[in-house]
Amino acid sequence: MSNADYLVRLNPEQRAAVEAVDGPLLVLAGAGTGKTRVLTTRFAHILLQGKAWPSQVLAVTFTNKAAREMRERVSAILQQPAEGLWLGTFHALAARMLRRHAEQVGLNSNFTILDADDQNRLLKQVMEAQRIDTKRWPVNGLMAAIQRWKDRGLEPEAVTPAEDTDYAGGRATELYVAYQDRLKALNACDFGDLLLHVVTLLRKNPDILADYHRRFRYILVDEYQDTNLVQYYWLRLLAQGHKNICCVGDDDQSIYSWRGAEIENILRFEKDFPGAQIVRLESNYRSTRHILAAASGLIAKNSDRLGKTLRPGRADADGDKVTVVSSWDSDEEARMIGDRIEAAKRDGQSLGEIAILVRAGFLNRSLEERLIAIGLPYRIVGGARFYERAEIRDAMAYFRVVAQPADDLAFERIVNLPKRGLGDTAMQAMHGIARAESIPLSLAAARALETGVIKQAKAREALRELLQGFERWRAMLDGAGHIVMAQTLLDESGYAPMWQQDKSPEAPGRLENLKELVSAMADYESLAAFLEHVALVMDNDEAAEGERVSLMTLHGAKGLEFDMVFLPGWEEGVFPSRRSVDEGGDKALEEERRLAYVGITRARRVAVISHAANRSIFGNWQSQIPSRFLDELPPGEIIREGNTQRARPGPSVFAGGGMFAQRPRRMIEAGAWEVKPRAAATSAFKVGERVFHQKFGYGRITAIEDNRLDIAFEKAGDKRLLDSFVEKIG
DNA sequence: GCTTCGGTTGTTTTT
DNA sequence: CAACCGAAGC
Repeated sequence: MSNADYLVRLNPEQRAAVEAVDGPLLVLAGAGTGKTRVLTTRFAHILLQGKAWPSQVLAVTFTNKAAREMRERVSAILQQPAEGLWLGTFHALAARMLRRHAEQVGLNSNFTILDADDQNRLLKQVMEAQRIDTKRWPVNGLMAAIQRWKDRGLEPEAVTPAEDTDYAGGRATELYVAYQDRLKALNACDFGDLLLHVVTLLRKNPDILADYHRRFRYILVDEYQDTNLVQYYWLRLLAQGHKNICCVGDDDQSIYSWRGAEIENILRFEKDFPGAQIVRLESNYRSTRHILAAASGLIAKNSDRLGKTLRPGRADADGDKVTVVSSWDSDEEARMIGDRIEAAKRDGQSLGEIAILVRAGFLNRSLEERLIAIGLPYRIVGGARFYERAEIRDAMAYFRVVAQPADDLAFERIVNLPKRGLGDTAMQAMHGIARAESIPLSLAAARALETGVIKQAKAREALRELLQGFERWRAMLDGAGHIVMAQTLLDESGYAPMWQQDKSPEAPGRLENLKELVSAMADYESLAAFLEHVALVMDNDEAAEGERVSLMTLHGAKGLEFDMVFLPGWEEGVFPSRRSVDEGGDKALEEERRLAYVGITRARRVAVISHAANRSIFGNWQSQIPSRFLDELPPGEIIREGNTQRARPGPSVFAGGGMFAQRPRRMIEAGAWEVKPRAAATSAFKVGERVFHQKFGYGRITAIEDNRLDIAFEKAGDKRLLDSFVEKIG
């Protein structure tokens, strides 16, 4: 494509959104209407029209993935790599600004960015120092409150007493102050601080703000419905300069209010930015007609919305109605889904284009079991992220201490990992010295060796060796470079050997991850650059190896699309989630409904919604009422299947009502999707053999029936699996 | 200083 | 039914 015809490929509404470059613009982009295309084309258009240099455009996304994608697509239109851009996530861009002016908020520009785990541990220490009973007042509760305050741009002094009554007898603000003080003392920031500090410094320093005004002629914002208040303040401050701000979003897909997102930001756009234009993108190129109509009908039940109508934009928009399936219990539901996937596969459907989207992770269990049993390859998307894994965080803690001897949290994490005989008493001693002399822990550790407060010779020796190690590794940074340093450190510290000696099934994977971490370092010129990358940018963009069904949460599915989508668990209490509705009332219910809308609109061709009459939740069987969202689907767009005439599970015959002590017995005949006998095959395994399974680890075969094996796993207990899922241990 | 036992507590989680 | 955490035992 020559870059002259990039505009021709747009429909009229998309083109309007691209060409209205001057003044504030809100693009309301329904699901599947080409939002990303508009954003990237607009970016390229601004550059190609000579309106601004690449460095004069600020482009903000929520995820690294979205940022990466935008960069690639802009480059494609420009037909050259897009360099020197201010394009990234809110947090990455804020961190970049903050490092330039850190001293304005009392930080040094090489500040550390703490992750959620560090934040929690730090806050806990602060609370313990203030003699708060963390049993009665959970750390998480205060952490959440502090984060909400930060999301709203509130420094401790801005928190009103009225907002601080129900935690630890009104001491939350005081603890917030103490927490912020500790962060500053550590020269550290949590995620919320990145935005909060930047907003504070821009407000306090009009000259710095004016500088950014001069720089940023155009501002582009993706997923505007998900912004919180600080992010909004930040954008508004920066947009005051040229007033060329373009926000793209969909109020119907706002599903992160519990993370501080304010749907009001998008609802209020015209008031915030006077003279704003609004363009609606309503032609949907993704889904078939019935799927669109079902989703539209459902979302129309919400009242807090700007209103859009999705129109089929595809020539082949006909297709099947949305299927709603009723099952007796979660196992039957899982079986139904498995069978339909197998049938689709036989018809040539690619498994990579099939997704099962659930409200919460626990719903995965029965689905996963079923997929394993029938041998369908699947992957769980959005499990533990790479950088959240223990081994990665441990290794990172080592690296952080190398880079910043003052990083107490990191030092504490690894000082006794692997076990070096440094327990509570030794740590107490070090903390005492650190506090008394106001020095970092790693220095206090050296002092503790001199003064001999650590009594045990073994512990002393181990600590001395560790500290000497850090000296060496720091020296290696300048000489051999960070990659060699990392390898040497992991080996000499005993951390990698610790996993080599570990015989648990996950140990090899952890070592693999460590290798991956070190090889990822090669792309960065310094340790500091790498640490920043891991803190802010590293996401799990797992290579989508092979054809697999995707299992993920509805939240995780936002922005994705699949040919075929299964939506199980549409039951009151599960979806809509009882806890959400209890806490957030009608607003939360509307958010749940938006989540349902997001789910349905992921499907291109086939959407199958299901609910089960009985489900085991936290270990006990409960009878489930079908979700109210099922009744809200337009009847003309759906087909009901399964045992629809089955009486709703009314009041239970068991005491307690609705709760079954044990699994309820099936009271009706089995549904149409009973397990079909599978092709018999003689197994290559023998009873008593030792085997390995991806998920369950090591085990021993106790019985064989055709190609099904009964295996006693060392960790996971007894399971029955297809032989193709385990391997022999030679 | 390290293990094990018992009690508690359960969504969603872009950075 | 888990997984996780804190307190008691070894």
